[in-house]
Amino acid sequence: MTRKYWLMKSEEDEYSIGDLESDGTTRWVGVRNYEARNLMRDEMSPGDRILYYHSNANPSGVAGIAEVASESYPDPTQFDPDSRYHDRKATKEEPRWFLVDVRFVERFPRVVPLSEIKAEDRLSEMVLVKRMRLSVQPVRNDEFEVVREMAERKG
DNA sequence: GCCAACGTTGGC
DNA sequence: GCCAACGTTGGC
Repeated sequence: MTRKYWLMKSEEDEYSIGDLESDGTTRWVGVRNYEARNLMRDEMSPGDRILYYHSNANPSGVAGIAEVASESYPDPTQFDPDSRYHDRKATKEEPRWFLVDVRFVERFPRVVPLSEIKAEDRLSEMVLVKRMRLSVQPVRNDEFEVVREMAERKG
């Protein structure tokens, strides 16, 4: 099996890596962007590794590692009228939004801030650096390893 | 809290 | 199918 690598963003005060550590596994609810959905629905497999990124944080950056813990399935919040993620155009017969379960793997000894990622030559092609506003994105194997190394070093 | 970037919606 | 208006993301 060839493991793939991803980066997933979560607002730190919404659902942090500490929350994931407590929960062990969580449903990645609420993604409402088609490109991000397609990656979860079509490309992710259990065991794939995830850089866990804190957005809207001080500083924003990669806080640890998680892994894909399920096949994709419809996001149940799209059917729930009381949910902030409700989508009135989604039906159970034709769901619009898919997700995967995500499992905690490790918390980095320090957050690798976005500023350092932007400054690192070997990460200049990262989707995180080149594109804004994509909360689920592919990461290359070598990029994953570089970020992990940076977490072990001092800033 | 501001606001630029940019994805989505919906009128035509 | 274009594109203006709108809403959201997310750094700062």
